[in-house]
Amino acid sequence: MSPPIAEIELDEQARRALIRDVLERIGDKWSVVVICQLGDGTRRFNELSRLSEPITKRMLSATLQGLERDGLVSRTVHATKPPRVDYALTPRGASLLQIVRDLAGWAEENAAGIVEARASFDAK
Amino acid sequence: MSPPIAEIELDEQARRALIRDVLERIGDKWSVVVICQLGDGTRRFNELSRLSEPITKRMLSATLQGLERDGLVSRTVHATKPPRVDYALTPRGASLLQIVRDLAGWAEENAAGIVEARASFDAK
DNA sequence: CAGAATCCGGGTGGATACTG
DNA sequence: CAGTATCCACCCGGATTCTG
Repeated sequence: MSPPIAEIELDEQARRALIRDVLERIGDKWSVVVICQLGDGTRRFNELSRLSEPITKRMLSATLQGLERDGLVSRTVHATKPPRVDYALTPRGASLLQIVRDLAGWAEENAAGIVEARASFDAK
Repeated sequence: MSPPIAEIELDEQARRALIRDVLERIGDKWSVVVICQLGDGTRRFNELSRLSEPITKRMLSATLQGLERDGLVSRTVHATKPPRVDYALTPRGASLLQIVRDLAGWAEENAAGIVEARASFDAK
């Protein structure tokens, strides 16, 4: 017995809602940049701050917390003086790295064409 | 002669700004869903509307216009009665399809783990 | 060094109603 | 069928200031 149409569609919607929910994390303004930077290895807070310019500390902090909450990034505090905090990709974060790099690569390759397409579209 | 540091960093920032600018289109709420649907072939407006539930017509229209502006989707109007409009991926849109599918696949595979990670993170 | 707290303007996107 | 128009609540993200 197959479930009624309505039920299938509800499941489909719930599934897509979940996917969109997950993708919204990497859809925000800075996650892709930070993930790419961490793809090269462990980094400290101010190091990431410089590498990800012109991000602000507030947004870097928020981005890292979001990524940590989703289990994509690990945060390690060293009780030294001055304090030192290391960020790195978790295995799950690393599993996303290649896709994110592909995305960034695609964006770079197509940037010029897209800028041109926008200009031509806006001309009408 | 290599350019001064400041100049290199400005170029790097400009390059990243461009990439982020391009990625913001697919970072919005509905583009990934719509691109995935169009990945299966040409679709009409109301067809996309149903397939992408619970999107509203307003957001579907806005999403399609954004994708068309960037040259990722083509729009073809048939002067029939009632009117009929076909949407399809352009070659550039198709070049993005595999990455978007990878992204959606990753999101689906990791959704459960991420929900769990969030719950455990929020417990603190 | 590594953040947190506060303020706030602009834009995203939902609901609803209307149109050719 | 394929949209547009209007209104508006929400929240993202920048600037600034403060802290252990």
